[in-house]
Amino acid sequence: MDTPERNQIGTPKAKFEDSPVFNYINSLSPIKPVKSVHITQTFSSLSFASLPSVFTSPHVSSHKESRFLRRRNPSDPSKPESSLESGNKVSVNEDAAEFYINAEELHESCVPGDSVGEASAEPPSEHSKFVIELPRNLKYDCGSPECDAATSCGTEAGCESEAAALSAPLVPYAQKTSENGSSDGEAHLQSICQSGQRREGTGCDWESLISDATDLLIFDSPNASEAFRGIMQNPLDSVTRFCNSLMPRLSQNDINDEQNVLVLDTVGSGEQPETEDPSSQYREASQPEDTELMQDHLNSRMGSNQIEKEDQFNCKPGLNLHRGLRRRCLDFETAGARRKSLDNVPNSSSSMLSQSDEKITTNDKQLVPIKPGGESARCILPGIGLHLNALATTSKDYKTIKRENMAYGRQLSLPNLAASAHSPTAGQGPGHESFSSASSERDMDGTENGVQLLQDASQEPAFLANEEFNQNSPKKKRHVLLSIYSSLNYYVMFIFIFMRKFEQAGETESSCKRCNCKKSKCLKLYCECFAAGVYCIEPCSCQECFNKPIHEDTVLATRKQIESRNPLAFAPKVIRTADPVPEYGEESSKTPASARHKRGCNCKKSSCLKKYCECYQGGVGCSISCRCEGCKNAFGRKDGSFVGTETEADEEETEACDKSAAEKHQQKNEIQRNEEQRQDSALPSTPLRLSRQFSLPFSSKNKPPRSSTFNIGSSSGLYTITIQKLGKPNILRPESKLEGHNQAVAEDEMPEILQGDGSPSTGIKTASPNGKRVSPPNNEFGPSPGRRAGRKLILQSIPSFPSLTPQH
DNA sequence: GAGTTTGAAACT
DNA sequence: CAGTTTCAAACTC
Repeated sequence: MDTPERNQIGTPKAKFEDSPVFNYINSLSPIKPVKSVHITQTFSSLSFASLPSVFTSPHVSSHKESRFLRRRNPSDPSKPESSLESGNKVSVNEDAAEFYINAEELHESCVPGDSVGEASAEPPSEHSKFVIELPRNLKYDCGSPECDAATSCGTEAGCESEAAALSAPLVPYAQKTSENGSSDGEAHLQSICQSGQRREGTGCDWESLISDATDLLIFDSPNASEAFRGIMQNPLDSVTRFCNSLMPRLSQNDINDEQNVLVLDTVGSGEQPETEDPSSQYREASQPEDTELMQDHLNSRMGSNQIEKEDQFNCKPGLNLHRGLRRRCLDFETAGARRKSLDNVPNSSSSMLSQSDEKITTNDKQLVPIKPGGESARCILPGIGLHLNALATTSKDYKTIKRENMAYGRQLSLPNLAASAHSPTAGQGPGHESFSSASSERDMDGTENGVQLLQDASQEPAFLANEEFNQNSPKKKRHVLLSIYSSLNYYVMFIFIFMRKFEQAGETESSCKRCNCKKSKCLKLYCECFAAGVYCIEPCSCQECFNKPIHEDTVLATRKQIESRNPLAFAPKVIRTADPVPEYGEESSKTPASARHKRGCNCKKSSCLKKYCECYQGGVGCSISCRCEGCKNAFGRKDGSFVGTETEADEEETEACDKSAAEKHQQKNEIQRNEEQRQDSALPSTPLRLSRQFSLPFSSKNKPPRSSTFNIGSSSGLYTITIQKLGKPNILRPESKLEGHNQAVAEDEMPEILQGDGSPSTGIKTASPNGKRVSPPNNEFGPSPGRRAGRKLILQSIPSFPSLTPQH
């Protein structure tokens, strides 16, 4: 699948692969960049000129106008003040835009000299300012502590620059809250700048500040606190670490488009104050992709109403590519969880959450039927959802899963976001307690998504602006430190952007399935779409297709039926493992066996050299499991000693003649099985939610286009996030909350291992509901670790069917 | 694009 | 569980 978009994605991506941020992303993202190009470019040197190419993809079409571009310059008199007047929180985009823009202005205001020239040297668009902003902040972060010592704060510009960077997050509020014009905001900012100078003039007590920050900013874990301390002391290098402490939770949200919507809508009235910018020059202008990325990222965090608005804006249904062309997958658990969330959310916030949730649902539904929008786009943004089939994992993934698990555990321990944090008055409450509360919650929970951070970043100053700055007050320190903290949102956001893009890049590699079913109604495993866990979409040429959201009930029922027959029916056919599957017997394949077909093929005539062969199709070699005849599988023959010429009869004859060998073989298998069981019990079990969160280790590049490779990812995260929002305590058994037949499936078919607490001691046994052997008999040599994982995962997915709502 | 081949899925 | 049928993808022309 050497599509142009992949090429586009792959090459520039590598430019920052060596950066800490990338490394971090790498560690987080379920998408494993497989094409690594060695380009040693640090994050600080990351030029956004490269970003467009990095993320250039058809779905990031020109129709996606930049929200930033749409933003007017704050100084633009035509800019509506609706964001203030409405009393609602402005959209993240607006905040973000102002955030960056005003940071620039702040810089100018604080540094009347050179910086102005820098900023005004060219009439950049706002997003280009943003482009500038990141390095600046990085510079600030990099230099501040040490630089202070070096320069003794003698360089005014340096200090002011720092102050500007520090104050950047404060500016938006300053502007918004100053009804008397920009003077107040400037004064406010200048005071911050001055305070910054004074701070440095008084000895640049960074250590003390950092210490205070560590104390004031209530981190949810010692790690986060430590990381924050580190980031202040060695910012650039520590950004990753700090984000590391924050990101897992963020990523869970961010991975999900749908869930992201929750955030802003929970606050506002639902009507975004943003008014359509009649001037379209921004849109028409060629936009750097970074802006699109930002927009994409932020849009994903916006309320659905904004998305709808954007749809109107585009006036091109189906071109809302970043969401609309998502191929609806059978990630039913998300819908169920979402629906469930409506019931469980407590009063105060439930209305908001529910509102947003419903918006999400509605929006999602609206977008489900994928209408003409370009096939490529469809492929670019296929189902960002849990393909129920894609449930294998590898031991390699344990790290990630473990990490996520820990993060999640922290989340669960966190208090719910208090309503005050979201309440319109929260941002304006002058009280110190209020501030502390808000900040605390932000620290503890605010990272639940970047929007919240951004939002808060723009709101925190609200407190500050209403307070008199006391130079000696701890509040000032807190303000500064919170500003610093807020500036970290930059990094978080960028990380999210990268993650999203990588995620999308991964999705492009698969999920573009199309069937041609005529008689099966796409409700049998004959249908590739159905088998892959995705709905049929337009490219399909199926007839009488029932595999569509409108027939969700039927689909689920059928699926359930099939799974009742074979719980692994929807599991990936090819299980890849990080570690080579142990070969059993000297005669086994000589080829690397990092993956095996779940059940083995049964080819008779194709010699496993054509895609008729599922092994070959899956890009894996045949194994003992296969019953193929005359195997010549290029990826690895079933039996190296029988390559090609022998027929199965020959093999059987040989085996019959070598009975002792067979017995030996069996013994080996037994030993191996036991060994694997021991290993498995030593490994952390994979909780349900985790299994849904991380994509398979499948590297789609190895797979033929039609193979059943699936991406987990976004929606899976949604599932988890929904649980978070609901505060469901038992993340391991979310299925218990499901209703109706889905629950029946869960309890009836959930293997013991999955119904338990997921403790490692549950072992590797995979039992079918009937107690029958789930795996085909050919697994006599025992499952590989990856296969075991796959079993667990697929079975865990069984109960995830939510109650359905007919799609329209 | 139509027809054939193939092997998995489904059925008995 | 084995044999048969059905089915749709893969393949060929």
